[in-house]
Amino acid sequence: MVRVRYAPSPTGMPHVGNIRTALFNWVFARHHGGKFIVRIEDTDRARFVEGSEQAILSSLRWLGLDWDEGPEVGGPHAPYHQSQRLEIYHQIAHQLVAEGKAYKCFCTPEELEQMRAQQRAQGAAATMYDRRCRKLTPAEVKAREESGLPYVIRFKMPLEGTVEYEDLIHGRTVFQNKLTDDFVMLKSDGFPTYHLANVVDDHLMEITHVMRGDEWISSMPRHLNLYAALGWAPPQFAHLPLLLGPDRQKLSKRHGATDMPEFIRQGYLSDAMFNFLALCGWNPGDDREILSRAEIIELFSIERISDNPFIFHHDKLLWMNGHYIRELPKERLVELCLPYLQQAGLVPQTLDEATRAYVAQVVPLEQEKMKLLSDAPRLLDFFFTDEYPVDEAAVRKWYGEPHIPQMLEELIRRYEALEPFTAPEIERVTREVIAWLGVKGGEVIHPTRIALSGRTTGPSLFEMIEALGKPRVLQRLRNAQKWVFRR
RNA sequence: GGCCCCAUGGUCUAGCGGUCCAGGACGCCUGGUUUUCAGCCAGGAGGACGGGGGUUCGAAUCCCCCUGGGGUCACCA
Repeated sequence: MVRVRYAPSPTGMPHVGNIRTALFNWVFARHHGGKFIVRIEDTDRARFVEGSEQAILSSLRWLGLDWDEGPEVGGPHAPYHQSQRLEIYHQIAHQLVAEGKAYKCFCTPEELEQMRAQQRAQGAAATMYDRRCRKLTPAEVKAREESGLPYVIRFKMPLEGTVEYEDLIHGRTVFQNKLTDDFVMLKSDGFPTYHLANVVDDHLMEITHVMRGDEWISSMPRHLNLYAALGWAPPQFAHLPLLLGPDRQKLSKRHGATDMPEFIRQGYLSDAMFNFLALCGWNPGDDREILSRAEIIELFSIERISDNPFIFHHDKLLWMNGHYIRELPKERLVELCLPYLQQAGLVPQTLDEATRAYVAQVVPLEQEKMKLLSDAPRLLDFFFTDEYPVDEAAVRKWYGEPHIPQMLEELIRRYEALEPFTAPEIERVTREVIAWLGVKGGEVIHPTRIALSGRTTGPSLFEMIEALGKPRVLQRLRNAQKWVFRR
């Protein structure tokens, strides 16, 4: 039985890279009919951010990543918050001390910093704990303990030899033990470090495969030696390629949106995000890129995970989101865009039937142009308000033309009398005006569009006119007459 | 700097010794469709696969070195 886990720490908004890791684990579990476990690694009180756990969990839910065990759902290995498992880590850490595989260290942070500074000054290749407390005699330890000195528990790394493992993505990797120092397992506040808590919980929760970011590879000697010291068989490891920004540096805020709540706010679709994230380091092996959750689950395999870093470019995500928006049923699109229109103040929070119908009529007109749901207000504002931006250059270009006054007058006259006021009818009479004026279609269509929406681009004109409705159209055309007069 | 990871067009990626004068997608450009934009359709530019050595009848594909990029060296994860 495959059992994988996603183990975020609630230290901020969930980062895309992190969610990508969650997604790979989830897909892997679903592919194998295994279990997906969420475990909250809240062992750093200093970096704890209130509300971030909720943001993480809701991001998972938004993407459709449900968990079989974890917060809110419980499970056979509860609790799933490491802060509630302190006794376990304590017990194990002290057991290792008793077995001579770990030791208490009384060095203060200041002492350690001084030590590192000295090492750096001496040109050390890497700073390393010099193991001074490893050499303490039992009597010395006892004395310090009795005088109430705080201590951490450090793991005794082997001084020689190597550890190796077979990474499911990178293959066999070997490390020399002497290059890793005696790392802290249990902090002086009684909380475990990642290394201890992670290893202990992965074992206790019977995790079979650990899929995490490449930045953890360098911790493998610690983890491997810990497993060995505990007499436990390590799970399989698969280290995923890192997500980088376009400048090849670790993806961060200056590269644009990086946290999931922000992507959601911007109006990315869950399906698009899922699809894109799945392709961040994985591919199905053929040319397909648009893939459903079901297809991804079916095709997923660790062998097809790339081992080079993935540069996260928003433009492809944006394209994919546009694709998914175009595929949306109209009703769904309307439903998804509504909150954005409301937030922009274009549509009231509580709407009557007429407004609802109007929104439903108008939103699909710009469906193929939308890349983000948040594009809706910008694209559709003129349908809801008279306070929309006007392209002055376009007005200047068209409203100096000699046929405009007549055109407006004629349009107003015919539209006013037109019944029913529908796109085909509107097109028919508009074409009559074009013929009557003896101008090209565009010479009427463009200035009319400007008169009605303030811009040169927009939905198909006749449908737009029908949707706007006769009163609004007539009013805006009359308004345009005033502009012409003013020239 | 030590250790580790990585290396196919701007980006993602297919390729796992010959079927590759390297395929697809995004982006970019051109043309078509059209009342505009977008979309859609068609086409195009752009890489001799980071460099150098090997192995082999034959290498983008295997090996080595170099170079470049990244990760990591915390009582953070």
